[in-house]
Amino acid sequence: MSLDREQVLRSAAALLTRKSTATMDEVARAAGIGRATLHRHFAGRDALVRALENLGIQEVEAALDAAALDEGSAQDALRRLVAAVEPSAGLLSFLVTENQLFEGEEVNEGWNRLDARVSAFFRRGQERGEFRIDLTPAWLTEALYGLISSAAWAVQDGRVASQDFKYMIVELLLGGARRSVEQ
Amino acid sequence: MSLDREQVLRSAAALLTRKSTATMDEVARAAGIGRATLHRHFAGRDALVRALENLGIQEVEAALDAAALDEGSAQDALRRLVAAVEPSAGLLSFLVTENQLFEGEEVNEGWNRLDARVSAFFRRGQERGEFRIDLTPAWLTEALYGLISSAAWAVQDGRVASQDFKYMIVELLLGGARRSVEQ
DNA sequence: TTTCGTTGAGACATTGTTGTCTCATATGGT
DNA sequence: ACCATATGAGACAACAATGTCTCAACGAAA
Repeated sequence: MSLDREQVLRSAAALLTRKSTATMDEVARAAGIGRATLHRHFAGRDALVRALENLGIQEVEAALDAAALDEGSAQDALRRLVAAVEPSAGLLSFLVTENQLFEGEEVNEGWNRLDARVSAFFRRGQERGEFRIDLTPAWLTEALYGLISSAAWAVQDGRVASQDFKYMIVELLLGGARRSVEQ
Repeated sequence: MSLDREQVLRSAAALLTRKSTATMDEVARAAGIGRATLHRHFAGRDALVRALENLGIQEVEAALDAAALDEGSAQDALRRLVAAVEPSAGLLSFLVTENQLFEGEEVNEGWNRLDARVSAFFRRGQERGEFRIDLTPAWLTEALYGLISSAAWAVQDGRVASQDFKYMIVELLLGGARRSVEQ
């Protein structure tokens, strides 16, 4: 009987990932429930988005945990991270765009936690001599988000094969486009 | 007397870059004109966005021309391109996001022209042996857009210094984050 | 000064979305 | 079988944004 809140959030995420302006009615129908029921479980659109925000943050944090960023080389850790975060890429992309709308309002502190962890990872990579030090950890973090979003859309629109998602992101982020003499 | 259409578009671009959901009223006030006047010159919000789309496409095409992508090394050409497109980065970011809302609808063919030119540039770079061939031109094009958007937002939010805009994008796109043995 | 065209301000109807409510129905537990 | 609870469908008001219209004021050119 009781509604599967998780499943509703999943389908909402899937829909809003494709069409970020979907109405509550569309979200409800996509979840196979009535609009009234959707409103009973999420006080309003804001509450729904906040719930999705928490879901997304939770997923990315789980990905960060699963990637075990401290083990082995930073490069391998980055590969594990991108692979682990791939299922959440669309949702992450939606949330990043959504967050750009909040002008000065208070943002979910979860984003700060994520930024701090990713940023710290890049900094450690720099300290270990694996990453360049002329690109700031903050920028590398932004770039990672940007590439994940771009790749998610490119895959969705069929411009990039979904199986290449991880490879394209990691290779570009690590090695760049330049054909260079490497180890 | 006659309204400066160009100046209105500029201020609309500046505002919508920061707040993509700004209303017609906000756009009008930002331009220092009345809402009625705004409506007299742009039939509606769609028309305004289309006009901004044309402006953005025109600016990026001008940047592509100015960058003279066929002259010298592909790497230097990319540096020129990013430098030339920097003033349009915010507008470009807004338009890219806006375009993601159009589900299957017909997109402005100008985007196809831009994509084709940028994509062809990366392909030539590959053929000249300057760029890796395991990253498709389509992906490199997407990645360039994504990094430009990310950088534009990062600068706007003060996470990246505006003077580092070009350097951050070009260095990451060309060389990646890995500290490698290079020429 | 007169005239013509443009503007700003505001009123107005329209539209789409949201949020609330009611009521009949269905489901699950007892 | 009974009851409590949750649901779906629909009605409803509230609200925000859009698009249209009118009218008075303004400025430039004759």
